[in-house]
Amino acid sequence: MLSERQEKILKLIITEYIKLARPVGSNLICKELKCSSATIRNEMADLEELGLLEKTHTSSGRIPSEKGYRYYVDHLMKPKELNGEDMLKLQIIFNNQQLEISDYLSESLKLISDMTSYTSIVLGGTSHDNKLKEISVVPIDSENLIVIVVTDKGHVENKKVYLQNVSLEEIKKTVDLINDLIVGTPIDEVSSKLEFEIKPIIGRYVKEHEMIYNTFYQVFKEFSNKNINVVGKNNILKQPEFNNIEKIQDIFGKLDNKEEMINNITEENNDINIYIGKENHLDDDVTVIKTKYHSKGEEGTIAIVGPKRMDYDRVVTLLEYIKENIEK
Amino acid sequence: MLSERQEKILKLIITEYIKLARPVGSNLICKELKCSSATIRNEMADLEELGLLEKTHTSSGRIPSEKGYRYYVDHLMKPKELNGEDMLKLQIIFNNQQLEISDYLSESLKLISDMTSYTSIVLGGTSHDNKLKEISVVPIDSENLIVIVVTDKGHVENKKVYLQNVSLEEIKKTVDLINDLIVGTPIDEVSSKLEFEIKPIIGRYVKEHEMIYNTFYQVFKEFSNKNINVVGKNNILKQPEFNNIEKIQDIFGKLDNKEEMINNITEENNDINIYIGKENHLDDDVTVIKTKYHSKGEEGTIAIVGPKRMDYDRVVTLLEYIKENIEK
DNA sequence: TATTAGCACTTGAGAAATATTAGTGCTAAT
DNA sequence: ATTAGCACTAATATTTCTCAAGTGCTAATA
Repeated sequence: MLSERQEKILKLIITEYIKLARPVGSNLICKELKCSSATIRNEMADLEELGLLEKTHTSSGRIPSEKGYRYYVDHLMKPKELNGEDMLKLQIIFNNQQLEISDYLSESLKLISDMTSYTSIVLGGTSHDNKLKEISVVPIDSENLIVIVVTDKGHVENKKVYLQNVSLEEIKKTVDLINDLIVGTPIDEVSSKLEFEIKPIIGRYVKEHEMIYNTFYQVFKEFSNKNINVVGKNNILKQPEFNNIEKIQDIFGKLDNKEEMINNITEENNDINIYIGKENHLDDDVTVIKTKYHSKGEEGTIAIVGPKRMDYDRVVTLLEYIKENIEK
Repeated sequence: MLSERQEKILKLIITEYIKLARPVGSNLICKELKCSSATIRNEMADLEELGLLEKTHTSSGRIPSEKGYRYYVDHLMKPKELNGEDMLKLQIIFNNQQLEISDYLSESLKLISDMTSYTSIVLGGTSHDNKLKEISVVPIDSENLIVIVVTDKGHVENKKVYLQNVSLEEIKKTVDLINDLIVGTPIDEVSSKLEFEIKPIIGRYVKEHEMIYNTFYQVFKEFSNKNINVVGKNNILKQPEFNNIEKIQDIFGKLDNKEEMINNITEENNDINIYIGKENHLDDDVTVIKTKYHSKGEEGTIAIVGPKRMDYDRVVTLLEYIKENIEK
């Protein structure tokens, strides 16, 4: 258990380090607390002993360790009011009645990225929530047509397909069958329903059924039911901790890898969750703050990625505010 | 006019510099040509006088100037055969009969980016070529519906809109009117046709016409008829000339600016065009090699962006090959 | 017992001194 | 026209030195 003074010191070191990005020495601290630098040094040595602080070299000031940040976010950080200016800018977005959820999310997170110089991520709803609403086809010319799939959440996916020697009539028959029989099926189950319920029927009634079946099967298989949106990636270039090219290559590579990101970022917990350094699966040098959101049956994850030396209070408050506004 | 030997020297310096990325000295050259380094030095001084070469400092070897590169691509570079391995990989993509043009383009340019470590760009067709093919709506719930717009090239755009207190019937009436009256109109003229041909009619026959009209007007206004796809942006991080963060911020910023890119990259000429340094509108430190493609009435631009010290022969050959395959 | 003044010590960062190296241009000889 | 030879230049790397910022430890103090 830390003494009150130790907590004060730890907190000061962390907030100073977040501000200035360089090791904090005992002199700076002793100006804030009423005691000598020697006392602070003793305390700092103890805090280092406990694994909460680190040195960059023998005679440097202290920087927080991951454990130190963890202690800070768990015990020392107190919920802050959203700063007036930030709130005002966000309100402008949320006051617009016209937008759909994905727009509120991407616009507000774009704003957060701009304000904080961190990177933000919106991860769209999971497949099981999307049910097939309607499928339609638009012929483009004699051999090409567009297949359009709409889900009950309003997600639309389309694909141009090439079908030679197949009459439009037969295709329309199939479309009608699909619309009659499997509308309402969760998207991730459509493929199998298609195989076991539609295939046998069109096998009897539809000419060229093999080709048509394959086409639709393909369309649904490719239906990407998770979608990811990374905003403000270039902000990473502004952070002093990421000032070498290899590190940037590394992180950009990870952020661009959709599948990995979906696996690593998806959050199942409704709180604002903080993953510091090794605690996240993205990169040891970053912190990820994220939360799951629900809105009109749609759900997904919003996340902010920044250096471990991140403005935790501000980001948490901002995310809370967005979550709150999105969910009502 | 350059002498034969001068051309040989210039060519050698450029190809060596492209390979090694550091200034080329007279010793390296005189191993290739049968004469002493002093002779080469005299020639090099002349070439510098002519503005074809530069020095990085008084006693450094030479690097090509932009004018030097220009002379190289105009006079010294001779058309090369596509290297067997490159061709094989590209063939795999083009042998696939199933894809649509945009897929061939994005896949082959992705491959080129991987092979060359440059960045590539596909710029989709211009608006005037896209004509309205069909518009349809899918209601999601009582207040939300999806508007889907399909063009004759098979481009699909959709938007979720919020319409309170408007009956679906009235909306369908409007959709039918649009499909009857303005199908076939180039997308960039739809807005005005909507205003002058549709608005007056629905004003008479449709209830809530104000709201409905505005909705559709909005949808078409937002229809993005040019689309841009930047592939392999992270490759820029691999180029030694872009090894400082500010430069990277700068270039990434430009590449992310859709509108600026569309303006700067769109190519109207059917040849393979090379824009070195100041010749392009993107950045003084890069070369852009690009060409316009046509395929089944669709047209657009494909471009490769790399350092001025780019492997010109290879990129030109690759682009020619892709253009050829796309256009048949 | 907790705090503090004092001091020796460590390290990184920056500046200045130095050597090395890869190149040049110019001159004079071939 | 070509080339050997040499003085010269600038970047780069290495070393040395100084400075500032900080530490840990000891002994004195409240």
